[in-house]
Amino acid sequence: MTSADELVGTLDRSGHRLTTPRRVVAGLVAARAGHFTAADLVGDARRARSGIGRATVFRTLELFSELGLVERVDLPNGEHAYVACEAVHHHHAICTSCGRSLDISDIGLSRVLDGIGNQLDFHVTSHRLEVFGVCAECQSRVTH
Amino acid sequence: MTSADELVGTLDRSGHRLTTPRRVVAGLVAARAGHFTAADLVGDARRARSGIGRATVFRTLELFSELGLVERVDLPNGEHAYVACEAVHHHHAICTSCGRSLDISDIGLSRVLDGIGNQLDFHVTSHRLEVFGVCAECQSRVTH
DNA sequence: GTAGATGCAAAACCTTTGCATTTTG
DNA sequence: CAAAATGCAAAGGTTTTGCATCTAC
Repeated sequence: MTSADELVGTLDRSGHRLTTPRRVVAGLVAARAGHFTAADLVGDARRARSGIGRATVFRTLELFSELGLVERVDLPNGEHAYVACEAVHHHHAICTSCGRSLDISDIGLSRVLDGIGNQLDFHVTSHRLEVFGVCAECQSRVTH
Repeated sequence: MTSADELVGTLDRSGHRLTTPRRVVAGLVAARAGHFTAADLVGDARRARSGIGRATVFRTLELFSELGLVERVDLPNGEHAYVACEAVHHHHAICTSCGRSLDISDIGLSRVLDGIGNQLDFHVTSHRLEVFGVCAECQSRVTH
């Protein structure tokens, strides 16, 4: 979970203006567990009567994404969604039952990517790994 | 590269009707190197005066995707695209310079995924790995 | 004071659907 | 012939943009 303060802090440190709408969006992102869509946040913003417009939500999400505070993921159903990230690069395991996302530490993926690069003589610049499944909690919930 | 015949053959074997529009779309997919968007194919179809509508392109692409003949990938810029696949599950290394995609054989990824499952007590049901970089050809082209 | 942000509404896109018509097996 | 597939046009969504106004620095 990323706190709103962390988001705002990074915003500040990277030389962007600390505006009220951005603080609010940061709060909404931090308040969300699991993944959410841009439309979800627009709804949150309306419900909170924050007066923040659709465009600002999109623009802020884009900014957060550039700063690596949020990652855009694509669900198996094709929906666009976002998840809050820690600053370091990592991946998410997304529970298809409750929508929560777990951070995956890099257990050997970089070695796999190196292998790919060597085998194909391909210079890897970036990658995206999305893992979908059922988290421990949801597994036990179903089992009962 | 997947040939149109392979696509059509799989279509047939899986009990779907072999219609002219599907043959045409298969041809367009096969003719494409690298990744392409639905809009690209719609354009190809129009240019070829094939009389095939947008809806059919989307429906056919969806069908091909279900059959694993094509995979939907999401480019770093957020664009939705497709690439032709071999029948077996694998991943693509997409060249950001020429757009071509290379198949990645599973060199150790399944072990990584197992590790994720065990470590987090997460039951992995599906995943998506997208690797972006520069292919050998483009590397040498730039070097010259 | 000025560059950067915002809101609004409209525009631009992309994808899906309903339905009458055509085609395949 | 019946079931499946198609084309068209319209609907449904999502994301982006232009522009006047406002605000952080």
